[in-house]
Amino acid sequence: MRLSTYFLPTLKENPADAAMASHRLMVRAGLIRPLAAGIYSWLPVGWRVMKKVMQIIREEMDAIGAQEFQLPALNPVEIWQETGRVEAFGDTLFHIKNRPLVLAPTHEEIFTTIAKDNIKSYRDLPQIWYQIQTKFRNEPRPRSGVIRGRQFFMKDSYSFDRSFEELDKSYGLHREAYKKIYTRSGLKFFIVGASSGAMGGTGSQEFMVESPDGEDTCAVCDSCGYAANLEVASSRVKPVGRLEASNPVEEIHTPNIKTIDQLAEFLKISTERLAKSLVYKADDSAVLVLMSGNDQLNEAKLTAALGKNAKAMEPAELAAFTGANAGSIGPVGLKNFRIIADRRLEEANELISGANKDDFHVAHIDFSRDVKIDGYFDLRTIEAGEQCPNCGHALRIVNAIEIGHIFKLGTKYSVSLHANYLDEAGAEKPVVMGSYGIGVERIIACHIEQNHDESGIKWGVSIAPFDVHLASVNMDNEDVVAAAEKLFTELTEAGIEVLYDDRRGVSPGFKFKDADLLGMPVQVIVGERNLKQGNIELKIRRTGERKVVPGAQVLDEIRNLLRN
RNA sequence: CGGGGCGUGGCUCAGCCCGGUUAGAGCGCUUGGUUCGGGACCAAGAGGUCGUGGGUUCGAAUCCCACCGCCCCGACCA
Repeated sequence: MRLSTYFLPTLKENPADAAMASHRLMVRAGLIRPLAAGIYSWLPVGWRVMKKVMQIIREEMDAIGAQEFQLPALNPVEIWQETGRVEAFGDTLFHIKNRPLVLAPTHEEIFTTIAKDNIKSYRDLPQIWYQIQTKFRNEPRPRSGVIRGRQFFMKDSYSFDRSFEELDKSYGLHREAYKKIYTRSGLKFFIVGASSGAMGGTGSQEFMVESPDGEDTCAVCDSCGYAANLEVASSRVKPVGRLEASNPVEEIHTPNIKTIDQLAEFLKISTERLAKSLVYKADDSAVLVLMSGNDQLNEAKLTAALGKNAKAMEPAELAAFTGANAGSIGPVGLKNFRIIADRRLEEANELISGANKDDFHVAHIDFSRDVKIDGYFDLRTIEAGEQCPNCGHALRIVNAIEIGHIFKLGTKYSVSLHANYLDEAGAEKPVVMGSYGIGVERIIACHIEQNHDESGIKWGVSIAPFDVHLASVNMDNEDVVAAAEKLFTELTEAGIEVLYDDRRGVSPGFKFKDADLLGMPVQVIVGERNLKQGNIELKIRRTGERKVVPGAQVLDEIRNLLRN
């Protein structure tokens, strides 16, 4: 490709509204242009990268026997109503104004409908279907460039199996395929156990790229490899347990005590035996959540425990429900609440909690004697430095960007959409499903996050828009032009993708800066200086290393560099 | 949706607080010339409803109100 005629607008200055390096560089290097919040146009050089990533995904999906579809982005809203996901997605789902249609944010419903209509027998199973489609989500707050957009490409695949055992197999195939996809895309990534959310399902894992700008938080053990999204991460924390003394409950006056720390200070005891009360609302029912001391409630865990989303109750509502303000709520004598507690508090005694009237607490509470707990769940948010649940090593907590999610769905969609098959015995059974997603843009953004410097992008060969950036230093020098043209032809004929900077009237420094910004793996610099000796200069973008080689060896040398 | 910031040629920004010639700079763009190994130089040019609407005023980029857009933090993120 000749740069003189290629549409590749580069920017010298950073765009004002880009915070992350990948975002800045994608705009500066002419990959994308913003159109509206969370909506981007892909320019030719960016689209080349996108197509390469998609090709890697296709090859690895095809390799596990997956079959590519292309499904509509416009979906009848009825299908989404059947699975209850119009409500589940809420405002995130885009609705078409003048037809009862929605813009699909994902495609479980449509694939399942096709399965329902066409998969009748155990002989039709298993199947793995996928597509690479534009998804639409009305994100409340798009951010980080293409990492969270309102329109984005997702590779989504779905497995259909006869049993949960076979689902495990399909799930495993995806897990291995994903590892290959990310590895081939040149990413350093890790896999974490993840939340299945309120939608059910029997297990899921996320593929993560560590980044300070990541929206997810994960616990990582550097010793045994344990890694989990904070939504599900656990650690070895001591249960609060039982003390020998078991006094009857007693109301104590605690004037103007609002926080756990104040209470601990006032009573001269550790925070651990203070059962902190948090009041939530799930649908229209009230839930009291008890945590030990300053343990932080993890709302994702709460959602998993309740099986539905819960919201912290507003102070006014709280007072109406309980007659006391936050800070004075407690489980003893509390009516009309479902009461659940964190595992650390299981069967504990000698606890102190709110008395449901301001300025009073109740002491000597025994959870197995004085309170009816509807269940103990792991509800606390773990903290950095706590012990790994597997090996006891100190856990690290890192931010990460989610680049893929694999999910054992089970029968949720097949049951609600009646996707059944007849087994060998003639019994009708729901198909067992899995769903698996990859954010295509995120692969590109993360690749840049992991491969850039002050000057620009440092593409890995596998997804670089071009293999070689060929720059003719001076287009007014006939020998230089002739040598560059010859190289352009030779390299192209050798099947190497070349971006050839043949622009006239552009100074050498300008060309070099552009080459570094654009970041092709190998730069080939044809200039008078080296050409006098019949030499060509090669620069490896990743390392900055320069080699001056005889013209006759250039092709071999480049081939060699691209192989590594 | 809550909190904060911003909106001025294509890009990055100054001017606004304290209203008053013709609204500026750098980069980019056009033309001519000189350059030619790390974002060259000289000269001459083109290009702006100062986000939109309303208000205050003799007079508004500047003050006031509303709205729209964009970014950041939070909430949210099957």
